[in-house]
Amino acid sequence: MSKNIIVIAGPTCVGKTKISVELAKEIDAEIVSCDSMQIYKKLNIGTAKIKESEKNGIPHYMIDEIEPTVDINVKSFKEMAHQYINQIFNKNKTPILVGGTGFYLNSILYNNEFPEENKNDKEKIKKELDNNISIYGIEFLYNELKKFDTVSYQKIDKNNINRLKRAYIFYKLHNTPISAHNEFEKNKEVIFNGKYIFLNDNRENLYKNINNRVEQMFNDGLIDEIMNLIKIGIKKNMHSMSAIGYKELYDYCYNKIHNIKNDIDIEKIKNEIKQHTRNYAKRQITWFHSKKIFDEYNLKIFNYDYKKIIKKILEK
RNA sequence: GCCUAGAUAGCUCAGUCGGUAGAGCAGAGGACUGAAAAUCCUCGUGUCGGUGGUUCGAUUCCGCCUCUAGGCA
Repeated sequence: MSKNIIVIAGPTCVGKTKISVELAKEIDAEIVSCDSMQIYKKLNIGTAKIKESEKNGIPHYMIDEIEPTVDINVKSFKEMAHQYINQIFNKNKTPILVGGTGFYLNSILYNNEFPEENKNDKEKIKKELDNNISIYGIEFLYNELKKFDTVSYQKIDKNNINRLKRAYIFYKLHNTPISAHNEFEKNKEVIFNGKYIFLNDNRENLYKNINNRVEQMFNDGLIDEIMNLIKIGIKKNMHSMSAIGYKELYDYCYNKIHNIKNDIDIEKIKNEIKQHTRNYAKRQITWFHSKKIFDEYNLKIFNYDYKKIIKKILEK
């Protein structure tokens, strides 16, 4: 059995959803989403999640899979996605992977391994590290890392505390430098045959679409959606609330529920959300540009004609 | 009409005791392997509102003009 897939990647708001459904209809395929936020139930408007009516009967996986109280991560995302992909293969259908979370998508395509980590051990190490940093300063982290992982120490920027901490914790957990692990994973080959499409658009047009979409989200009731999430106990520090649109509006909605006077200007928040979404799209484009397996399709070259794009994807 | 404060990078503003200027944000490019919608790195020449004067030299001091905001009539 030939295991062919099609991947539709690209920045937020470029039109992946629409093209993927049309494509799936054309070849009787099923869709596996690759989006770190659409996997959460109840986060609909702000994540621009596909509506039931838009699915056109095409099965979609990795959407609405987990509660917003549960924090997702690459390892479990990848494992879950692989299960669905195999299920689709078993039906002799083609999986279409659609999404903009490059890191997750990559781990699926290359089957990157993430060794088991005990949550308690991890918490303990993290706590000790933070404690040592508060006593000895950030130099503690630098000096320790330099001792057991010189490569990471040199490669990771000194201001990128998150990544430095992860390198430290990784070594403490596995007794091997993360740089060696990364090097090994980086040299892997893609595990699927298929077509890898990176949908892109002219920057100006993409940004215009993003601004319009954010306006639409507010009209569709984004504020009510977030107020409902807070009412059912979703906390600010949960992973799902780090999504763009949600993190900017959280305090505003919290105040509204508890009748606390809002001195926050809603127009200002709206502009912030537009801004953050544009910045995010930019980072996504950088990610996919650096991945050479993708063929870049600029929508403008196709005159925004989805039929032409699908035809091109299928003929190659 | 008068008084006061402004006018400097796309935006908000700092600064130059006179030797043609710099931050944040935006924008562009990049990194990324268990927070990834996250985290981080690199990139700043602009008639310093216009005009005249003082000066070797003015964006900086002085005069006038234009515009903006606030106040007084």
